[in-house]
Amino acid sequence: MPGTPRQRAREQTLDDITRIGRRHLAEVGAAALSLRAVARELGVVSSAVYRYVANRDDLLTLLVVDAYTELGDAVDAAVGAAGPAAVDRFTALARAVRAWAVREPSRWALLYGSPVPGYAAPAERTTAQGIRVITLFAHIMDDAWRAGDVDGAGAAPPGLAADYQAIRDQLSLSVPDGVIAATVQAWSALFGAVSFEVFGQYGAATFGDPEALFDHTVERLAVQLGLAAAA
Amino acid sequence: MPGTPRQRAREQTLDDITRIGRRHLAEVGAAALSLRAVARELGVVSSAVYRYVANRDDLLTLLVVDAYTELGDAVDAAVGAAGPAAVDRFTALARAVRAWAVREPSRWALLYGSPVPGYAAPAERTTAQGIRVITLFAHIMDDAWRAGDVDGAGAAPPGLAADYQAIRDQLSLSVPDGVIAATVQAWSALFGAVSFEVFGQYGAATFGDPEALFDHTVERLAVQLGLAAAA
DNA sequence: TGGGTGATGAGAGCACCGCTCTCGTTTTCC
DNA sequence: GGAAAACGAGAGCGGTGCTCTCATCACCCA
Repeated sequence: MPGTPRQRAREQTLDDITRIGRRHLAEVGAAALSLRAVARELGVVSSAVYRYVANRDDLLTLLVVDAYTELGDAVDAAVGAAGPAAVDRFTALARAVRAWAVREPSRWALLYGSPVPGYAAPAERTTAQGIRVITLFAHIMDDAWRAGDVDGAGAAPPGLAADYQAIRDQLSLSVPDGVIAATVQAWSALFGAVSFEVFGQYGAATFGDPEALFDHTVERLAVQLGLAAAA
Repeated sequence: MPGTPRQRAREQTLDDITRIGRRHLAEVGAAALSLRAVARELGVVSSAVYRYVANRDDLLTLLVVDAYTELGDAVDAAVGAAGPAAVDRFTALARAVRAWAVREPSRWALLYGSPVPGYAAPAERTTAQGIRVITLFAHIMDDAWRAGDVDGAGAAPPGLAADYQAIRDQLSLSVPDGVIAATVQAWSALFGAVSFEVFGQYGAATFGDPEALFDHTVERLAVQLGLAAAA
């Protein structure tokens, strides 16, 4: 039991705030998340919460990091349990992302939906957890490339070569531009598909089996990434 | 000048409310949109606004329809000005969507971002405008199919055949399941790419020329749709 | 061991929000 | 011309984020 009792109590209270905030977030969404409601449930007057959290945005940041961490853990576990083939690892990653998003729509919205107006998550506190999934995805592609399991890369816009090089440096990758370009596109396509389903944006077109629709999208993305042959 | 003076004044006031709300929405976002602030700018006490708008959600619905209409008009104009080839029409549609989203990020977020908690846009008032872009996209693909300009369709998950048939019926299409499946996927990928850019969700990876990145995505989508040959 | 110090929580209060109700006034319609 | 409907102002309710003050309590060090 490290630290003084007061320090431990402080951490306990911060954990309680995060836990209550997480539940409220899941129930009412980010925009309606109320610091006073959290205080009420904590059994404390609202001003007391400000001893632990600078303001409402700070609480949101806490929950953003919390959500990124949980999503990252879920994806790590799923990919770790998948087979060694790149296509299997990619499929496991995509399905884990979707499963978490469907299970936690409000938290998915907090991470990948429209930004809360006037609130920008401070990069220095969120990026560490926020880049876990894309980093894992990039390394799945990088491993596949070095193993010769990914088909020849497609073209990449030459004007973005410097940006691709920055990505390669930052993530210690060895894949060529074409693979990075394909990965970036698959990345946004994957998250678009998940958000479309979670946010109910397919409009009047309802799909009886959204999981089958998603799996089909993942199959096509695997082909486009050069990880699998066309069916 | 049809209608009584009072009726015309009412429509004028409703237009003013929409116009002011549109500006506030662009400036502070949907979650922070305040009916009282609109009333202040209108030069009227807050309760007076309730003579024209049932509640805050009703004002949001007004702005949703307004945004869908403007987006639909912009896309229609762009596609109308494009050449007859399907790939050109699709490219024009995609670029027009992105251009509008970049120009109007808050309104894009209102339409395609995370739903405002507790608010679901009433379908009977929004779908008419909301389905314009996807309808146009579907008909571009349908025209291309009937003209023989789209390559053989890929596979489609058989479990979704009924859903594809419903879409075909609703939009009066003649394309096979594979083309519908590809269109749906391109649709969500397109909106994922736009949202990633507008919401700044590429993370640490910044792109110096986001338009070039988007154009490359559109080129790849055109290939995947069978509208163009691989570069 | 005891006192100074800093952390803590309660409470009051400010400005804002959505929304409701009442009450004169004005316009419309029969 | 009078009844009815529409309208805008105003007061008010309960909620929000956030600040400030004040009493209390635990901690640390002389």
